[in-house]
Amino acid sequence: MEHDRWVGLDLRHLLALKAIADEGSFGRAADRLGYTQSAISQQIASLERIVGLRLLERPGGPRPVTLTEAGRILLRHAEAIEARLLAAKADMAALEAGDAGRVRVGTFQSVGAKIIPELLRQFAASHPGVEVVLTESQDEDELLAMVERGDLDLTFWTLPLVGGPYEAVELLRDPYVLVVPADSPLARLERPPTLREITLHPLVGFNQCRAMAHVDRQLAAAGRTPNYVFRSDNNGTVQGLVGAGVGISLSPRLTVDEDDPSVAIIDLQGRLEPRVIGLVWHADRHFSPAARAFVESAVAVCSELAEAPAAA
Amino acid sequence: MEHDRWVGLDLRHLLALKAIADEGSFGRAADRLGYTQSAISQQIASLERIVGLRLLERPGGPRPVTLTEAGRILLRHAEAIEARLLAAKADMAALEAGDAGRVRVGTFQSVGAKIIPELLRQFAASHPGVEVVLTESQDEDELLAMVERGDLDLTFWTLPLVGGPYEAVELLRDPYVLVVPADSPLARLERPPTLREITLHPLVGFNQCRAMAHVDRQLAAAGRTPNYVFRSDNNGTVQGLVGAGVGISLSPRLTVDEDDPSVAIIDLQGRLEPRVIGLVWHADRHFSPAARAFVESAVAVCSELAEAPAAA
DNA sequence: GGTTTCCATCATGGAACATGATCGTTGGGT
DNA sequence: ACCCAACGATCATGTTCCATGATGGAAACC
Repeated sequence: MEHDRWVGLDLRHLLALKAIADEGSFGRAADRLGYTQSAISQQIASLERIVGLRLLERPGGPRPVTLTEAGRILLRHAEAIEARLLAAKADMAALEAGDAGRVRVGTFQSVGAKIIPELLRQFAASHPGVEVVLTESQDEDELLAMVERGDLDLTFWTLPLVGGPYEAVELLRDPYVLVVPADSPLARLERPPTLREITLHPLVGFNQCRAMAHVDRQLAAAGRTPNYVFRSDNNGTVQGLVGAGVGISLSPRLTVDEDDPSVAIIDLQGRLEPRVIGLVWHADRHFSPAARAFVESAVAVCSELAEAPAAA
Repeated sequence: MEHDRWVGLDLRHLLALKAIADEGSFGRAADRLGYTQSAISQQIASLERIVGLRLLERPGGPRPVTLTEAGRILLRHAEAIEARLLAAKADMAALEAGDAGRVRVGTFQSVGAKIIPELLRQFAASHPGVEVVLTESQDEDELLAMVERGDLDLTFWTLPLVGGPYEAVELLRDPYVLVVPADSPLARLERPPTLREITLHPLVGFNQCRAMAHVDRQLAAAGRTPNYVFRSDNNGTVQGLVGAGVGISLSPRLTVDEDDPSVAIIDLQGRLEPRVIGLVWHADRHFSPAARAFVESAVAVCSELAEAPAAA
């Protein structure tokens, strides 16, 4: 391959293109990047000279700059390169911080209660040199954003995966159960109640939680509109409210306390699709041995959990 | 995100890292890239200053330079970025050449005979503005290399796909048939002959062809060693040799001339896995509307072909 | 037609870079 | 033990490239 003009290409060129595409103006792009308008103008001129094609359409006057066909195509590559560069930066930062023996993992409440303790116990025993840093959040999307930024190496996640530069592994399927007051007539049925029977009762649920959205989506698809009388972010609160007779609750099995005598737990036997819990990581980032080991441990622990789902 | 020292990163830095990793020496890397050793040394120093980590282990003396852990990780990102950059370059070159209405497609003989004519006819009729440039090669790997370099937009390919930055779509499954002389006793059997019965006869086959390798692999897996008495690159030659009684042939159905009275064609009815023909393209490159249309036409034509496989 | 909002262009000062020479280090050959 | 070859780091230097600030020209809005 010839040593052509492409070696003169600079990252600033690509960042400038992206900034202009976002802002629609050389001047605003310059402000955002901390350059002068003249500098941006020259950078783009240089970039166009390198690729040999006009990348931006300057209509003149106060009208916004638009991308040409070539500009759009190049911009997609530029964004991919920038993303890869950010991944590299995150990897270097992790290495600089001495992360060879550290895994930063994102969790959320319903996974924290049952999976994490056993997983950490086994992982610590089998990998004593690895430090695990947990970050718990109410908002799964925030966890994913942290993975994207490189602030986390892994995060638990309710599958399926949304689009993005991610890879995932499925850990376990967690079926939904119906939690009712211990003296509820629903608890004495021979068969699991139908969705219709369930939605006739007032419901207690969670806030802003992907598992709950999953339930609501399925109810809506079945033509049922749930009647929520209370929402909380805390599993114990939800279960306490059910025990107190405020309502009933559709909860993932892993989130319920099966030893609570004030409630009865009813297997829905497939009336609702189970939620699928997995681990997600950034596809472009370096997969450290410590992270790999953590994923393997998680898979092992969860397959144990799945085989003995209702251990007292 | 802060405007940190990473904006000073230059592609030459990454290319230098890659060159050193390949060559094991600053000096040879400098030669390859057309710089002086001093320049390379300073580039690496600058790169290490940017990332804040030592990337190369210099043992001193004539021993080769090796990558550190950080260097290895960064190198993988650098290679991904370089690959993406090459894809961008290919896209720009294609655009510069006025490829908006052009598709460059790689083919090989066995696909050229039956699929291509009907496909081109239909495609030309439905997309009159698009020019199709065909490149035929005996060697499928060469076609794939051309896709990788950006010399082709699409290529036919015998699936499964090997590793690499490719995407593919399956077009059709082409079963193998046994081609025997018209007066062969094999042609009078009630059932298709077994692999054992086949390999007792001398075989005529193709040279360096993935479809043939596919057959040999399956025969080997079944513990049969084929006895090739002749190989040719030309379908007509192979079939002519069979007709002349030189041997029998295992050929994909699409490659045989069913009107040849000197041979009989025997359906193997699943004794061999069919070869799968698909279209492959570069995952990172821009997918032009013309290329997309070509893929769609190919899928349509091939599904017609699959439904009427033995049209006289 | 004046005004505003753009981008392109120009000359200039400064930073970054490649060069060529030199030095320190290491390992192998004699 | 010695010398030599191979190698990377460093230094001073000349050049190239880039960002700056000011100016000019084009298009739309009032």
